[in-house]
Amino acid sequence: MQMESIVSLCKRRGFLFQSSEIYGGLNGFWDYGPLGVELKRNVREAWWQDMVARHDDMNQLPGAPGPYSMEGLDCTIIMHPQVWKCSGHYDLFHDFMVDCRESKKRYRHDQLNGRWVEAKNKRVFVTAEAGDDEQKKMEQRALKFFNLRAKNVDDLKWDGGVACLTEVEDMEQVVGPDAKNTGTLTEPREFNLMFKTFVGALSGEEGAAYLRPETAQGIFVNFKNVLDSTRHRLPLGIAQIGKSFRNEITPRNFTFRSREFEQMEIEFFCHPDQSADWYRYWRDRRLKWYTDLGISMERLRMREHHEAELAHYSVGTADIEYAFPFMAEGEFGELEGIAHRGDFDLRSHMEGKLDEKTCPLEVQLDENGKPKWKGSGKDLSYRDDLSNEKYTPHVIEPSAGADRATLAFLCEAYTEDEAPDDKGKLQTRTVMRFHPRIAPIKAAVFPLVKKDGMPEKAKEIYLDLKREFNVFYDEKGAVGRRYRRQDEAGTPYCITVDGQTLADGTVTIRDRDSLEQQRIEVAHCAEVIRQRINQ
RNA sequence: GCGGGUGUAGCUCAGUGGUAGAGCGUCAGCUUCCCAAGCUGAAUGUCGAGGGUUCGAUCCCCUUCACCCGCUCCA
Repeated sequence: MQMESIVSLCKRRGFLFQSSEIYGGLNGFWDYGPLGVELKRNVREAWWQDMVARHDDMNQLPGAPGPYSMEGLDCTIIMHPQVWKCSGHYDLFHDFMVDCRESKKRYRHDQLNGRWVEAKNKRVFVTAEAGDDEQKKMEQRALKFFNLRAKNVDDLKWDGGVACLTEVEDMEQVVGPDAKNTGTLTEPREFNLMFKTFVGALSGEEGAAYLRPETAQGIFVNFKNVLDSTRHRLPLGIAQIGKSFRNEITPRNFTFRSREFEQMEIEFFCHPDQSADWYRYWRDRRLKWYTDLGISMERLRMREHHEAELAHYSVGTADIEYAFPFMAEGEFGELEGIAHRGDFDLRSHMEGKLDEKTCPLEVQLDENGKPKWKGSGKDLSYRDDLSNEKYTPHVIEPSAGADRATLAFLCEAYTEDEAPDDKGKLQTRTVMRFHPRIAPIKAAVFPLVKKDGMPEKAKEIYLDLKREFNVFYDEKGAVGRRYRRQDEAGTPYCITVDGQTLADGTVTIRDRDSLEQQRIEVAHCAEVIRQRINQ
C-alpha cells in the first residue's frame, strides 16, 4: 500500500519520526525531522502570509462581501478553567466511564440505566444502555441472571422504575449490560478528553487546569482586547496558530489523529445580518487555499453538513476533506472545518454557558435554577460607532489542522514515476512534488564533477542563495544520484555548475517535475528561483 | 475498547534453541561534463522493552509498548 511507502520515506528522509522512538514510542505523538520541520513551517507560514500578514483592509477581496480587517494573536495553552466550562468542552470532554471486567466493554456512567429487581432471595440492579428498548433488555438480563425462563417472568419482583446508574452506590450489586454476574463493572472513573494539569507547585485540585483542546477559545476571550487595542471596526478576523491537546480515544493513521497537534484558526467577527455571506466567503476561500498550494480537486472535497447535523443557531458548517491514502476507497478525512457559530461563544463567555438545545439560546441552568457554568459577566458585545448599533457579533470559524494539512501535502506530493537511466533503462523515481512555496529545500547547488574549480564556484553560488532561501549543497558521487536524492526530498530546482560556467558564467537550472534544464546567468539565480516560487 | 497481524542494520526484508545475514542506502577513495544500481574499501545491530523456561533464547511462554488491518467509539 502506498501509505506504507510514504511513512517509510518520511522516516528515511527525516520528515516525521515517532515521538520518543528510542523508548518504544508514545501512542498519538509524532516528531518532525529536519525536512518535516521546514515543510510544516512553510505550511504555517503560507497560511499566516495568505490570511493575515498580506491582508489589507482597504481593498475588497474577490468573493468577499466587503473589506475587512485581520489581526493575529498568540495566547497561552493553559487558560482559566472556567473558559472550558463555558465553551462546553468540559461537559463534552469530561465523562465518567465504567468498564466491564467481563465483557471488556466501556460505558458512559450516566448513560447506563437500570432497575432494582429481586428473585430467589437476591436483589440486584440490572442495567442496559439507555435507549428505547432498555426495559426489554433489563428484563432479559434479569432472567438470565436468575437463570429463569421467559415464562417465569412473573417471578421477577421489580422495585421502582428505571433509574440511572449514577444513583447506585454499591457497584457490587450491579449487573452490567453485557455481563452475566454482579460486580463486573468498575467504579466510575474520570475519563478526560482534555489533558489535565496543575497550576502551582502545590498541585491540589484547586490548581487543576487543562491544556487547551482548541485555540479558538483564546481568541474569544481576547476579542475585546484585540478590538480595543487596534481601533478596528467589524468585520474583523483574529487568527492564531498553536498547539492543542486532546486525549483521542483511538489515535491512528500516522499523524492524522494526534494527541498533540497544531491548529490554524480564524475567528471572524461580523454583523449577524451579514454572517451568511461571510460564511460562504470563508468556505470558498479556504478551499481555494489548498488547491492553490497544489492539492488536486480529485482528492479534495467540500462537504456541507446536513441541516440535521447543524446546531440550530448555525447557518452552516462545511468540512474540507482529503482522500488520504490510508482511508478506504471513497472515504475522506477532515482537514479543516468552517463553521458558522452564531453568537454562541461570545454570549457563553458573557452570560454563562448556553444550552445549545434551546432556541433561542438560553443560559444552561443547574438543578437549583442557577447557571450551570457562570460566564465572565464582561460585556463582549460591539457598538458600531457609525450606525450606533450595538450587537453581539456572529462568528465564522475556519479551523484548520496544521499537521493534517502537512500530511495531506505529503501524501499529495508523493509520486513514483519512471525515468530512463544513462543506459536508457526505465527506473522508478520517487518524487515529492511539493508546491515550490512549501518545499522544504528550494534549490540544491551541485558542481557537475568534483574538480576543475567547479566545487569552488558552486559553493560561492550556494552561499549567496542561502541568504534568501533554504538551499542545499552536494558534491558527492554521480550527479544523477544527487538529482534523484533531491527529487525524494521534493526540492523543486537543482542548479549545476559545469565546464561552461567557468567560461561564460552560466549554470543550468533543472526542474524537478519536467526534468528540463535551462541555462541561466549565475547572477540571475536568486531572481529566477524567487520568480518560480511565487508564480 | 474488541479481534487479527507485525516488531531483526537508516529503509525493505531473510533467518536459526548455541549471541545474525541480504539488497538498497550511508561513509571514504577512485572514476565521471548531466539524471541513482561504474570500481575498490568501510562502518552499523543490547534481533521493540521487561520477566520466565533452559546449561544457553532473536527464536518457546507470560507481561508490556508501538505500528498496521477490521469493528467499535470519538469529532
